[in-house]
Amino acid sequence: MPELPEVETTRRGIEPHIVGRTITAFIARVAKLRLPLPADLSGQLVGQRIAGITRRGKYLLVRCGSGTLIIHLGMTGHLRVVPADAPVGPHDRVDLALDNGLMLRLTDPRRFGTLLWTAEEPLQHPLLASLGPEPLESGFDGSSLRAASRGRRVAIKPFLMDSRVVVGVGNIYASEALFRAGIDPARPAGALSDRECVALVEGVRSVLEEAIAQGGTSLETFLVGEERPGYFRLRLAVYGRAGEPCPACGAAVKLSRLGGRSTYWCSNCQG
DNA sequence: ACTGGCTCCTGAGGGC
DNA sequence: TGCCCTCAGGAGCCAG
Repeated sequence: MPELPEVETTRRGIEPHIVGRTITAFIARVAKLRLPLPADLSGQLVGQRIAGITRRGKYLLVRCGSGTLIIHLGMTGHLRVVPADAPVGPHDRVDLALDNGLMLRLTDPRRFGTLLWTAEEPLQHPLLASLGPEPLESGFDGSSLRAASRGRRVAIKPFLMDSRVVVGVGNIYASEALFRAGIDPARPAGALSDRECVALVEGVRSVLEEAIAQGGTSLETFLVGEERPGYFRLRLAVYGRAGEPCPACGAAVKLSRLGGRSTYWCSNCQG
């Protein structure tokens, strides 16, 4: 489910409901997600006041008084704010009860999500320390992408999805960004010209910004008592549209595999 | 240092 | 209806 826009939309959605609240209970219904849950997470969290929630790549950082809860949603995780007496579904894995009668609930069918606790600076955590630049910040630009890709023979699409290169670009938006930039996803990363690197950065930025502006492409509501948010889904140009006409030229959208992941592209527009 | 492949887990959908 | 296969928006880890 989540790529960067969905994670950011989740952050914005839950922020007003949890910041400033005190954690009154921690309930885990599984012993592990992708990794074992930290030992005594309940002891760490209960009684803590939530000072803020920030994002680094696809990681959410829930800042508490004595440490930080780090949350990654994996492929199928989502976070919502629900009433304290909300019924428990089969994939509801973790609840953080708050002192305002609400709970922050992690639902994750495939359990590919991750929960970590650190008392240190979370950006120094081993899983976060080597992350690349944020795609919407100034550290990600044509020249940095150019420099990172020199000598690399791996295809540009899996390269773009490598979180050491740039964070937050998953399988959907990698295909979409390459389409916007007019670049064949199978091209070796090191073969991109300066101009193509600039175009690809712009493709990544524009598609992520549009997706964030529309509230993510696949988000369910976080708001208590509210049904679905009224956003429009971002129209995806090529992802999931194999065989359909390319929105730019009308040729059939192609489907191939790169790095084991489905890749959608237009062989006419993307050279 | 790179690269490709495997892995965690559950559910949906297609073919027979 | 049931069984088996493939695939699914992530990403850490490990051989070669």
